[in-house]
Amino acid sequence: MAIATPKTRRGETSRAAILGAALDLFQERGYEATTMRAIADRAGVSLGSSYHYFPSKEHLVLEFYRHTHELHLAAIAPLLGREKDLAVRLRGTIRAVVVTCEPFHAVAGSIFSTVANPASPLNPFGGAAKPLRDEVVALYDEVVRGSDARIASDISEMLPLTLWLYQMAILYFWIFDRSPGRLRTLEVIDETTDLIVKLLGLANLPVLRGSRKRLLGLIKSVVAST
Amino acid sequence: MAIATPKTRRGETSRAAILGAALDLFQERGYEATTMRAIADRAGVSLGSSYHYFPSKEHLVLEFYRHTHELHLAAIAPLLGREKDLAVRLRGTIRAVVVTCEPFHAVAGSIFSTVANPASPLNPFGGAAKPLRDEVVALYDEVVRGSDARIASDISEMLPLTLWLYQMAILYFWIFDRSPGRLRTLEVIDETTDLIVKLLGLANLPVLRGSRKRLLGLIKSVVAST
DNA sequence: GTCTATAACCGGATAGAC
DNA sequence: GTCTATCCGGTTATAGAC
Repeated sequence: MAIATPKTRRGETSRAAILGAALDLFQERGYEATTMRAIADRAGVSLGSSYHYFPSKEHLVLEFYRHTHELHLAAIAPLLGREKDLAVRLRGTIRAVVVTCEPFHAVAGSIFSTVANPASPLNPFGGAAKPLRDEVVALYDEVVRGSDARIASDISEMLPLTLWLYQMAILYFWIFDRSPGRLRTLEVIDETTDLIVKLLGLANLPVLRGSRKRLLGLIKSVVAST
Repeated sequence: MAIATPKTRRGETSRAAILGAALDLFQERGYEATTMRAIADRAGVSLGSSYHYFPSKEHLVLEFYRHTHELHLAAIAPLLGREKDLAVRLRGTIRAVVVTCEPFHAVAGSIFSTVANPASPLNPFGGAAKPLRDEVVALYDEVVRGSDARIASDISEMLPLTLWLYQMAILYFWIFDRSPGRLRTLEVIDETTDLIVKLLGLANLPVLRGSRKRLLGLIKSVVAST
């Protein structure tokens, strides 16, 4: 049920044409309004051929995600290379997510819902999405580790995964955001990243020790059970 | 685009038959495997008639939600009448949610995804779902207000809505839970409700004042923008 | 005006010939 | 690897029945 890898030169061309047509049409018309027939049409292949390369319409979305992830990586590389302050790194990284995804804002809603379905092969918590999920988590690991913030090991162990979750929450908010220039989302990002870094600093307070331990244990056990 | 209200005795019967058939079939076969044709069949009406009462398959889900909400209310009424401790009230209420929904566990995944779509008329943040959402939020208001916990007004103002969100998060976790008797979810509930109450107690600490204020402001502004 | 039914449309997915 | 033909199910159009 995975995405087929073409074996021939001709196959490579077809596959690329289908994917390209899909990405274009998703942006032009949205996910639901884009029919598999229209994708095949624009790619210059038959409907059946599209299904030879992509087992379902949803699988085209996974490629769509990978596409935006790569744009995102490219966008933040300079920042991560130069900046050491955690709050700035985090804010820049999350801001870049929504900026990168902006051209796909109209599509994002229906895609999100498709993907939120636990039965979907593309569910972010599921197996098919694991490679991409691991890449994103690794990115947040770099965001934290490349900073000059000193974070206790029990926290830093769970932090990248938690930040990945946080990124998804921001994206869900962004989907609903109808404000001009998506300013509301940017404000929320600034406020939350700042708050997160502040709370990381407070986590060492003796009064919070107990809650911190329990929260980390909880996150760990939740992650383990999926 | 709302759900039609029958005007005649006969219409009332048909509507009830369709809804009953749908609820049964959702439980027996799941949401996706239940076809509108099968629902109409079991209800003893034609396909066209079903659409006279429910504009779409999704709208049957809204009724499904209302159904479980009423079961939930009935289940916790005794507890809320007798108990004063906030942690116990909250734990009992959330536990009752997953216990009530247990018969629908298999269905819940696909339903959740349908409903997560911001374009869906049933999106919990959207207009069509508002009446039911308000009822659930009101329930959490009662959970808090009926307790002997003394909570600052800036917090208690946002708390019911936040607990509604928390309930949704628990439900999403529960959907993935494959443990016997759904024990994992119950453990997570016990741990999180306890943690929430503990943190509410800590919120008065001077060191946390700033973060508390910012967090509340954030929640309020997020809520206002939807 | 309210309800019911039949027939058709549309788009995702599949079968199977070449 | 590519195609055509077909299935299947949500939805709609519309004509008639109470």
